[in-house]
Amino acid sequence: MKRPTIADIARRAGVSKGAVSYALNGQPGVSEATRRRILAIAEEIGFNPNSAARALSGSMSNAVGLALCRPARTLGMEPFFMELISGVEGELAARSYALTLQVVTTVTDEIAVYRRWWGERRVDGVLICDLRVDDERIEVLEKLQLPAVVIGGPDGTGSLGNVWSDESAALVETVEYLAALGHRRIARVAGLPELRHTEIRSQAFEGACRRMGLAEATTVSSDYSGEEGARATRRLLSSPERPTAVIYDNDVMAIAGLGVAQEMGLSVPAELSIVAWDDSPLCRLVHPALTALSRDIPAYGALAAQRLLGVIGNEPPESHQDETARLTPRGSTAPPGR
Amino acid sequence: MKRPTIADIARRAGVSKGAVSYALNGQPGVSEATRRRILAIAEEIGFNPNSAARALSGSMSNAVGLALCRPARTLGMEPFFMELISGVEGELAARSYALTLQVVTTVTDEIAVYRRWWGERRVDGVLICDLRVDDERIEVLEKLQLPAVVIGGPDGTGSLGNVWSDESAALVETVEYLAALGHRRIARVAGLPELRHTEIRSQAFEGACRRMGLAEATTVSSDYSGEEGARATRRLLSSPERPTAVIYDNDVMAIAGLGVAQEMGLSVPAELSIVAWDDSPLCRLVHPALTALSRDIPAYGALAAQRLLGVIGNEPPESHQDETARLTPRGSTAPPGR
DNA sequence: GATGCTTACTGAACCGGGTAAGTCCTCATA
DNA sequence: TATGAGGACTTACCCGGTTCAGTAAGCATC
Repeated sequence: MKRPTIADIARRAGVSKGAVSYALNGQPGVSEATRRRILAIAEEIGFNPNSAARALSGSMSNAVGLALCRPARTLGMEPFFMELISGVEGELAARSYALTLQVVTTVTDEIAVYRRWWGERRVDGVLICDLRVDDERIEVLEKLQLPAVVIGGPDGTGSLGNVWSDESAALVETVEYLAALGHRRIARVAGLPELRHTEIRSQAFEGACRRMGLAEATTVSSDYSGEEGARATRRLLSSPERPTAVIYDNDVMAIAGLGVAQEMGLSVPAELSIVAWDDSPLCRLVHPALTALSRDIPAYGALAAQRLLGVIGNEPPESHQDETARLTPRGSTAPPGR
Repeated sequence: MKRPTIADIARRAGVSKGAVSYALNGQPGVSEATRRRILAIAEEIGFNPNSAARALSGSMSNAVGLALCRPARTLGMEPFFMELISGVEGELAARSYALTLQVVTTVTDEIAVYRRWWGERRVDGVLICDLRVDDERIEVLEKLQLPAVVIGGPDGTGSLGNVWSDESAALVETVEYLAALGHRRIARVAGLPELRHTEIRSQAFEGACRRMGLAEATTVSSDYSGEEGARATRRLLSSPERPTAVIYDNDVMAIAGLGVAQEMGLSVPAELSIVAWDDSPLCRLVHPALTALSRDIPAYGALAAQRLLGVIGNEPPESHQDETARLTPRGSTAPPGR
């Protein structure tokens, strides 16, 4: 099946290629009558402009890149990314932009992907996930002048635009809530320490515990996987002075933690309170349902995509704050027993 | 920062554009010495061929499309798709193919996306998920002659290649296992009835129950979401002759079912056995860990991608059988109580 | 030394759009 | 009636690769 081109339309309409191009793009240079005729023909024969030809002359690919740097194992588990992607995608589809996805395993590979995309002009811009503490990616992208928006921040994003959420405030709210319930020994199972938002949360956590006069804030590092979350939980619950409440940096680890508590015969929430960061539907499915820090992740992704399209359209990069996660109390938190 | 082109290389090497093209693509027509000189220059200035230009002349975009037709809500939850994507991606990245992703909400939209991709030549081929009972997509893709591989089957895929797994055998094995444990009333919470694999499983389920002389096989339809899984479970467990074992068509619904059982005060596995289809790490995290039908989903995706690249490379379409899901018994299945 | 055959290139067309510059009309105005 | 302005197009070239049809040089053969 031969794909129609503007030359085909031009022939049928009895005009030149140039006229067809003007007509299709809403440019001046053709009469209203001709424009309508051309549009009707295009519609009739099901014309779609060849994206390669358009990219070649217009130097825009109408595609946006997303490189995810996580092992396939944890990637599959985390509802976060899939929700983020669906939000990003919704925004892009509305402007008929495509999303190009690549899964990588190291930051070095990720940077290589950006360089390649840039060289190939395969994408007009990229979204950066998982902002790191000293993030080499920022400088590379600045140097390449590849439009980019960082999902994270607000600091450490260089001259790039970003969207962020106040993680610090959300964590403080959580600690205050647990303290108000009467908890004195609160622990936290954190995500990858090299990620900037882990650091932000850790500082907020320690600060809040200190201010509230709680026992020293125990933070255990992990990698967001259920296995690691379970292991960290076992360690915490086996210590002589075991915590009465644990905050998990994602929902998967929180669910794993709940499983461990049940396996160790601790009743939740009577003997252990659990709070999950990121509230996927999973949190509502387990029993008891998990108290969680909820926010609209598809909307977060949509905002990022929107900002990226802005930067691609030469708007100045901005730092855009998204809503702060709301603490949604459910059955997994209660005053500590005894 | 100006991107280097083959013209830049040609100038520096003192040869024509054509010679550079031959050299870079390993074509005959240049001497070994010249080829090496050209490759060295390309390497030095960090040359990447413009993908649009290449697509325009070579009529290959080096991209593969995947349109996912699920509401964003359930998409985020299902580890299946993310694992599938990471497998697909791994295979594509190895041949430096890009993956273009689009999330749609209806089959009509999905078909429109294929037509657009085809018209725009944005992708060289597509992967089709969630094969339906009377699947309009098949005919459209055959007519467009857009290379495609169906993930599912083995029937109903028309002339398109496909990869599939013997769902029937896996389900029969599960029913036999539960029957051997002593269960007589087994129910099933199924996925969307319009999907072909749901139908296959339903037939296999009824057949197996009949052959084993079990009580009539109750199947409740659902949509793979946790909410629906929970609702279906409540209904099943509230019936006077409640089942002693339930098979769920995905892991999310199984976890929801476990939550409902706990909420209704039924102990798992003593009073209710649970089996999950698709064994994401989630199944191991909850307590008790769920007996599940496991298979390597990234490998399944990789196989599909590999077959698609084959079809794109003009190999004849094949029907390729992947491994059958293995029943992995864990703590959620046991002989029925009493 | 004319003929043929390789080898190693060059030049130009081509893919399918976008767009600046030029042409031809028509109509209003001096 | 000449002049100018604007509208409606056409022409021609550009983007950056690929590829086909030359072409010139080198070598062997008779």
